[in-house]
Order: sequence, then C-alpha cells, then structure tokens
Amino acid sequence: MLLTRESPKPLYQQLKERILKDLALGKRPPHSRLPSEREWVRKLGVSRITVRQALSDLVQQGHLYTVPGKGIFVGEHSDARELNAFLSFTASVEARGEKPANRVIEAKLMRATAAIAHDLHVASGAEVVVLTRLRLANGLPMMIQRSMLPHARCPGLLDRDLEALSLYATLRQGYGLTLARAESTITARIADRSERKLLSLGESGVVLVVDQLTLAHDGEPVERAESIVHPERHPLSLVQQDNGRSLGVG
Amino acid sequence: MLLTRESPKPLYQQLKERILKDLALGKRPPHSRLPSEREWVRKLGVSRITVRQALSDLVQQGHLYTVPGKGIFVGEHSDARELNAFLSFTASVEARGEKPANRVIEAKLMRATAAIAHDLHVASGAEVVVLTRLRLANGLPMMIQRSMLPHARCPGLLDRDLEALSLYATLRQGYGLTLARAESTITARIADRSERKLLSLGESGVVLVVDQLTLAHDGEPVERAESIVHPERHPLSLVQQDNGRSLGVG
DNA sequence: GGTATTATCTGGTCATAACCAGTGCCCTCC
DNA sequence: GGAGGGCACTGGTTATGACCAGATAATACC
Repeated sequence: MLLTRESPKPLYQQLKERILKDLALGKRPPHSRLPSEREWVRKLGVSRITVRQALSDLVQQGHLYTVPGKGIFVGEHSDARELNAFLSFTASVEARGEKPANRVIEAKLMRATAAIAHDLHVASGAEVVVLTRLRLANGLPMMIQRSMLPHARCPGLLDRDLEALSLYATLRQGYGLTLARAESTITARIADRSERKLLSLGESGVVLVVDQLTLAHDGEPVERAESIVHPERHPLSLVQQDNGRSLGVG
Repeated sequence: MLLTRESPKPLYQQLKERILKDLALGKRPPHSRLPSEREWVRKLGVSRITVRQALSDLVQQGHLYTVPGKGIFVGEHSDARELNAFLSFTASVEARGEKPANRVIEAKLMRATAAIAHDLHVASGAEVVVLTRLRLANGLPMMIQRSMLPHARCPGLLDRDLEALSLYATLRQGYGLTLARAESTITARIADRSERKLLSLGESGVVLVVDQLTLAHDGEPVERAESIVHPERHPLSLVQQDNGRSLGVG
C-alpha cells in the first residue's frame, strides 16, 4: 500500500506519480499490460473513479493507451517525453545530456513600440525588458535569442543573474509566472553578417527563425522572443500527439 | 434540451459538441463565464459526472479554464485552434480560408532501403508507396512533400484519386488508419535547382525542411514524410499548451 | 473434433451522494 | 459606517453501484 489519505495530495495524484515512477524506472516496458482498473481498486482500497481519474490523465498525456475489452497498456513512447525544443532551451539541451550555457549580449529597458505593445498587452511606450542572449550547448553556439518582457510583470529582472539560471526558471521562482502556452512561427532566411559570426555559420549562412509569444495561464503574454537558430546544430524537434476522440469525429 | 439518450453518442460527447459549437459561433466570448457544473446538471437532467467529463475534456484541450470557487470560463484562444501546420496540410490551409490543391509529381512502389525499413517498421526490401506531391494554396506552390508508406498497410493506395482528397482523409476513410502522433524535425537549407523551380523561389532560395514520422494509435509508423517548404509563403505556425499539473509539480 | 453458447473478464458511460476548500455576498453586531 | 461572521455558492475529490459492448476462454452441444 503506497497511497495515504493523510497526504494533502489527492489519491489519484499519488497513483499517477507511482505509475509514472514505474515507467521512468523501466519497470512496465512499452506495450506491457497494467493491472485492470478493478484490480487497482482491490489492491489500493480506493474507488474506481479515483483509479480512472489517474489512468485517464496518463492516457491523455500519451503515457498509456487503452484497448476496450482487453486492458490498459504502456505507450510506445512512455519515456523521453517533453524533449520539446520550444518551451525551454535549457531543458531541451539538458534532456539531450548536453551542458547548456548562456552569454548575455544585451540587457536593457526599452519603451514599447506599437507592435511590441500590442503583442505584450501593455500601453505603447511602457517599459519593456529586452534580453538578447547567445545560447550554447557544450560550448557550441546554437542560437541567438532576443526576448522582450513587460517590465511590470518582472520588476528588477535585469538585476538577477541571467547567465546562470534559465529565464523561465527565474520567472517561475522569482515572480510566480508559470508559462502555459507558446505560439510560434517558424521561417528561414539568410543570416546577416553579425549572426553568421556569432553562430559561426558556414558558407551558405541559412538560419531558422522562430518567433514566439509565450503566455501565462490567464492568457496574458509574458514574453515575446525571436530566436535565430543554427539549423544543422540545433534542428527543431517536435512531437505532436492527438489523444482524445475529438478531432476526427464528424 | 439538446441531449438525447437515444443517440449512440455518449451524453458527454453531445455536451462537448454543443459547447464547441457555441464557441465556434462566437457566442460565449473569451473569459465569459459558463453555467456552473450544477447548473448544467439541472438544465440537462444528467449527472454531475457526465457534465464534468465533458467540461474537463474541454479544459484539457485548452478551450476552457476553471477557477476554483468561481466558475468555468472560456479560454483566451477558444477559436482558431488546430491551425497546426503539421498534422494535415489540407486542413491547415482550409483553416486559413484558402483553397488547397495537390499536384502529384511521382507515385510509385519502391523497395524499402535499410533506413526506410527501420523507420517504417517493415522488412528491408518490402514494398513502400512513394508519393511526391506539390501542394498549393490558392494556386501558389507552398511545399513539395514526399511521403513514404508501408504498402501492406494501404494496399491499392496508388489506384485512388490522390489529387482530390487529402492523403490523411484517404487513409482514415479507406483503411481505417487514424494518425495519432507526429514526430518532426525542422531544419533549413538552400534549395536545389528543381526545388527552386517548383516552388518559384526567389534569389536566395532558402527552404524549410520538415522531416516527419507519423504514427498510428498502436505506435506503428504509417508515414515517413519530407516536406520542402516555402518559408515566406508558408511559415510553420505552432501552438504548444501546457495544461495539466504534471510538469512543474516537483 | 468442431461449433455454438455462456460466464466472466475488460474498459466506457452514467447515476446518486457526500465532503472539502475556496469565493463572494449579505446581514448582524459593534 | 465599518468589521465580522455566517451562508450559499463554486470547482475538486472520492465512494458506491449500475449497465453496456467488446474480448476471451471454458463449457456444453452436436
């Protein structure tokens, strides 16, 4: 028995974490069958609703899949999730086992232009933090990233150590800002001279350009970022999953 | 009363579709409050579990958000969802109100090389459908896409009309293959001469290259596709959402 | 032996009924 | 008038119990 009712954590959360730990430890290999819902009920002494809430969350997230009449099974890609290139450069580099580093190129306050003000939902002319960084993995330059944030939501951000810590970690720990949504547009173009130099690009000098607007849970924008990415060294990798029965219904 | 028990569709599905229709029609603007769970229960004569299943699905998908103690609200971006460039070119173009078209450049059977065989989980030398298409929106070429599919999973695919219908629609309707997962890698490079001509690219000739492996629900690969994308005409847009409490818990 | 029936699994859906912790309003008391 | 306490809401969590359709294996029948 690993679930306790004395914890402030809901029972279904405890069960989720227990199963996730099993998956991470390599017990329960892909396509292996989990105990049935009613077996969990008997073993844990909780109700079926509780078990189903835990399991269906994990199904939603792609860790498990169900086959009616047969059972619940471990998904093909139960490990190696979230190595999503977008939400955090630091996290994605670490996920590949490499060492991330940042070199701050520019860090200042600016008055918002009309376009920036629109994107960040602030008044035109409001103070905006501009942070340009060269981001490296194992010492190799991967991308140039220019972030803009409304200063009102992160006052004093420039006084913090922006080279050591991930920007997103700083926002979360220092200001309670958790990012919920990222809208990105990806294009490509020829690099200009300074970009070519910073990224130590070869002859052709092609770069990926990622334009991203990052929003908090309330839908308010937190960051506007443009990333100039070295296409060979840091290809953008991306996993999209369609769980749920909603898409192809009609 | 818009829900019926005589339908084969589950009640919570009917409720989901009803709310989604309201969102699509523009009733229920962003941040407006929905009826509370118990109000739905009274109005529809169903149990709270049913209402919660519908609502929590919609919350998971980002259409709604909840505030404990206050209510359930329409999300900021309730409309314009799924204009995700990856899962279906046809759908994404139509979502922008443009007219998609396909021109088949090449359609044949091939023996799988070792690399292809590995990606598609077939034996080396097995039959593979190769389909190269020029994909247009409003008559303008947007991308060249070369798809490879295991012939065993879609026998006779080449005999179908591949210019009129979306490939994914054909797979779903003709073979019962529903795509569940897409793993993509995005890079950029200089286009070669034939690409430049087909896409009517300008001087520089930079293209985005999307390498995608598409998998069915059982984790088995269905399609391996390489897309050569016109970066200015068809920038890749992408929305990532972090619903659920799973990420930053620790 | 082969086939059809049946019993018993599975997950999927739904009902009724609690209690909790927040939020907000109103009413009373000072 | 202002402060406090209650009360009626909200979504979040959990229990118990029921029926369905699909899968499976054992059993009974021919």
